[in-house]
Amino acid sequence: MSLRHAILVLLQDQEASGYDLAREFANSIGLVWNATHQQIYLELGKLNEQHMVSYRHVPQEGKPDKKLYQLTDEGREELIRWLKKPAGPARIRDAFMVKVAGGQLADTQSLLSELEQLAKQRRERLATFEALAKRLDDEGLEDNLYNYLTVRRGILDQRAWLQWAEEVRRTLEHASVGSATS
Amino acid sequence: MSLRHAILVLLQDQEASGYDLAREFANSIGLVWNATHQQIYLELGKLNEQHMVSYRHVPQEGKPDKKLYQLTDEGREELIRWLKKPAGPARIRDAFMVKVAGGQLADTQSLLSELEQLAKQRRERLATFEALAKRLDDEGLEDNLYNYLTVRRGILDQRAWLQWAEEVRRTLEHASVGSATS
DNA sequence: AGTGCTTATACAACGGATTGCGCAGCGCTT
DNA sequence: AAGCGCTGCGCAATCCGTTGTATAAGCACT
Repeated sequence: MSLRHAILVLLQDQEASGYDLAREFANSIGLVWNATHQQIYLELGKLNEQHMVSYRHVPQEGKPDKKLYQLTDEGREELIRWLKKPAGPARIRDAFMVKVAGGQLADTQSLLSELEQLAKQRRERLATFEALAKRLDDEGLEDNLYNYLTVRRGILDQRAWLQWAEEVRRTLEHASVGSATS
Repeated sequence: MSLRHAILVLLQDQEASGYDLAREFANSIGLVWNATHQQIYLELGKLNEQHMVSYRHVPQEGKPDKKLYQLTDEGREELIRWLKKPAGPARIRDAFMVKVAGGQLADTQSLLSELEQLAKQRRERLATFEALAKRLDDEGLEDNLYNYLTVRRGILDQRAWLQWAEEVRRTLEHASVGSATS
């Protein structure tokens, strides 16, 4: 129940529109907590009603107007309160891993091609994160410490996944060669 | 929407009761897809109505009776159909990571102690998985290939997390020493 | 004797999350 | 000129998931 807190964390650094937040959820924070735009707009509405955030209306030309949200003092206090409580357990829903576990009934070739496709995404993400980590490092870690640590988590996660993917690729290719010759 | 498929995958190997499945979700598969017993019993009921699984009633002494579920042909076909479709994106909800991202407002000491607590759990899991991987290896990988690969994922994931935790610990301890002396 | 854990299943209520739909205009490609 | 994609916001229905409660018996501990 803490999409709200993820939003508050993002607004801590800078004011942002719902659309901005949706994009951030698609990238960085999305690795750790994902949400769609509907969810975000709804939650921003609730947070506003509860005076955790406030917004100013920004008219734009050529684009639809937007609402730039920022944390209120009350929002910051709520965030601090939440940070003190122990975090709930992490929940994951990784359909691809379920497919691997059920791999006996699957077609090895299509599993491998899906693996390769996911690996490509992970490699791209890894490159993005490494560039970002470097930028944060250059700017001075003191000011960006927690962002940096979050990005580091992303990097190590991508690397571990890619290493595993390589193992899987080797294993399944050998296995399919083996069964083809037997 | 594929708790159902995770259940079908588990029933592929052996018949099991709802309780058995709940335990498996708490261990192995839980890393990849989590579910509580209420969810599982409900889903088993639906799967039974749709003739994807069947069960036989097993009376027990000293314990409540149980229902041992197994895959039907229809269930197996449904699983194969699902395995052919590309998997949906993985979803995660990791509240602790959100806390790290918002770490500026948090108390460093309590963050570190929570980190240490989580690290302990991960170390235990790592040991369990490594023992399991060894056992599967000894039994012969051919028969356990997909289980083995799933467990390998678990191992690499734990290691990556622990490595990150070590980085965080060092960084935050230095930072707090640094700020204490400034 | 009371407390709490384990095995085993299940319903009900609520709140969170996903999916589908809708509006609106700009800019780019085909 | 039509179609697609991006920026931007939002409602409604339904589905998924969590939490609470219930039952029932044995075992271990205090």
